[in-house]
Amino acid sequence: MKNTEINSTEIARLAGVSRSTVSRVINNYPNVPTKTREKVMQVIEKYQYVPNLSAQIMAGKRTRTIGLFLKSTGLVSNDMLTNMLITRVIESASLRGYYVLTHIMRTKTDEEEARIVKETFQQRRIDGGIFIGAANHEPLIEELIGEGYLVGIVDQNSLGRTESNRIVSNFDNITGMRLGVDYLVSMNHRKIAFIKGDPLRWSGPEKYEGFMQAMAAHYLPVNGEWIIPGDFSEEGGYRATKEWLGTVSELPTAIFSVNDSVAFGALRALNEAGIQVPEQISLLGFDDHVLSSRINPALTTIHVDFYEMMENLTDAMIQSIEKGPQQFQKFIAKTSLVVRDSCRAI
Amino acid sequence: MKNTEINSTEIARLAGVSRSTVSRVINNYPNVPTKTREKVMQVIEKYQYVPNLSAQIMAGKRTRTIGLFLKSTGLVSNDMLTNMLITRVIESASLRGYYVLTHIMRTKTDEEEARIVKETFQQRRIDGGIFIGAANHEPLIEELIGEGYLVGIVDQNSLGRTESNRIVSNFDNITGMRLGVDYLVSMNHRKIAFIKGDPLRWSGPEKYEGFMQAMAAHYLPVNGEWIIPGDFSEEGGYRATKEWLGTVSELPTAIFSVNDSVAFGALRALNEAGIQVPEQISLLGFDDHVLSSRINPALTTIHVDFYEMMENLTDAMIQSIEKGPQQFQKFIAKTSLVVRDSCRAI
DNA sequence: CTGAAAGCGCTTACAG
DNA sequence: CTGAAAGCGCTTACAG
Repeated sequence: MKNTEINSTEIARLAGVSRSTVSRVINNYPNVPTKTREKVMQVIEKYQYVPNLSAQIMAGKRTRTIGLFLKSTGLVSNDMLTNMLITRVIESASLRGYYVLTHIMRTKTDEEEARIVKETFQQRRIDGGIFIGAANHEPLIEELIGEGYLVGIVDQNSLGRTESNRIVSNFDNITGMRLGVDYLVSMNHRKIAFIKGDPLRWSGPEKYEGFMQAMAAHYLPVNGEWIIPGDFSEEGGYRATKEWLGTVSELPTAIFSVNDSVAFGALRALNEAGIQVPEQISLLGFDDHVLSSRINPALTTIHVDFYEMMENLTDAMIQSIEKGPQQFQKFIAKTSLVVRDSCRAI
Repeated sequence: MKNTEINSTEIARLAGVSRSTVSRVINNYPNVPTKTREKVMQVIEKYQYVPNLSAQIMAGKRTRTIGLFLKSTGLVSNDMLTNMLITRVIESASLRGYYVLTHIMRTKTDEEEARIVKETFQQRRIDGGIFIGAANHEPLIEELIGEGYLVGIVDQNSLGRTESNRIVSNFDNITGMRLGVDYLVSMNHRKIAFIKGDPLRWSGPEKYEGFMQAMAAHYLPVNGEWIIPGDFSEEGGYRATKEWLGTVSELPTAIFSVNDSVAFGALRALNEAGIQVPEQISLLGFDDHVLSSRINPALTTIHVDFYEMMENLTDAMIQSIEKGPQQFQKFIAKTSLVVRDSCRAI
């Protein structure tokens, strides 16, 4: 790359002022007379001068950059939902003139990854960082918050942790589960199975909790045989369902899946076992994945406003960066029922 | 954010050496005796010292950061294919210890956007930049290359432009179009329509060229009525097809669509007009979009190895950054036919 | 092998 | 209102 950009000394010389004044103009200080300001601006524009960011940072300015850290075991680029979340953050930030520095935590050992992430904060590359896919109360994140860095997290239980540099953005799992169970019950289902999610991620246990509450609200028994352990992946949903089908003594009339990816896997396992959805069993998802309307049968599911969720988080982070630490902030994105073709009344 | 990180002066003091020596250790200079190196490393590790990146950049180091610039009119987060390309770059870069600074060019006027992008280079935030979705020979990009910045571009005709700081990654449109036409011809189609793409993007005209060549190779006439103008979007494909259906005097037996998104739109328009695919007309796409295997009928298409395409580009860029300007580099990702259910023999 | 010093390009109290 | 100067935290010739 070239190395011959013009600097503030040169601008100062050309405008016949000091570097101090150039800096005051650049940073929009009030105590510069219009005439001086215009004189300097003309030179700046003529030479298309742009201050060196590193020098500005060294002198104490912000980076106008947000870090985005993805925790993922598999190939992230294959995961449409995560791709969308990433792009959504970038889009929100770009709209506000912020850059996003993205890093995928997948290459190294946990310890080394943690070091790399911490470095990004320590090197002052970023004004704050957003984490997607992290475990609930992940030690690295708690450490960063403890050290005063500004951190945004998705899908975390924040009970009792209300530091001003912690921003949490969740979705309403309890209401979502309630909507789903209510809907199934309204279709006369009472025998309802639940495929659980990753127990380490907050929405895993919370959705389970929501399911239990909703079932209790309808005075419906929960059959232990119908609580299926799982993770959040399509492959996991397939394996869990296949194994479960081999052992279960009586089938439920409906399955509520912790998310849509798992439901896709479950659907495949059910199809392979010759069980028709929704004729023989109803299947309900959670997320409203982009594929859910496209598969056959189109998946009835709980829509999550991920768009709003990431927007809120990114916005709040930028606010905190620009206005200094605010109060602790927590957002809860809405969930709603989307009826398609995978459930039927019995 | 906190402001109390340890610096090299402090490390030097604690290790009983000068800052010069600390720097030599950090940068792995050979002329440091093992004993001194170890002594310094111990202090560095004990205090988890990480050099300030901005200071390093000011002193002439690289940023280990790649810029990623997206040109898009609509909401990028809704475009699954673009999301995948973005994440793919981030993933490749993360694997090599590089960060990716992403910016979406959508918010402002063209002029202002160009300024913001140029700033990113000028501020030395990045060691090089990758552009996705840019027009062929976009002036901003040519300007950046002219000024010596390292630029990677997707889908560009590089004829006669072989600067060492230009890296191009395309896919093989000519072969892809040839494969598609060959396939249709092998199914006895001779009346073949083509929906064209965005004329400003290189793959638009190149695919058209490939189509004409392939038709000529089979001595097939090209009916002007069956060349349909379009862009690269689903909505565009829908509108173009709908309009075309209203005016065309004789239907072809097959439609080759410039990409899969356009084919999805075309399929919708055909369905609405009561024309069955593939019974009444065959439909062939290009890209192998994630949705193509999921729609009904599953779309027969030309698979493009986007994964390889972005990987090559990102890799070559990192090579150029680390080893200095190489020769001009150009990559061409493979294309191959994927047979599904949207074409039939006649 | 190693330290003192210059230099990178800004910002911002400080003094006038 | 504005300039001279200190300071941010590194790296790297230079001299020894």
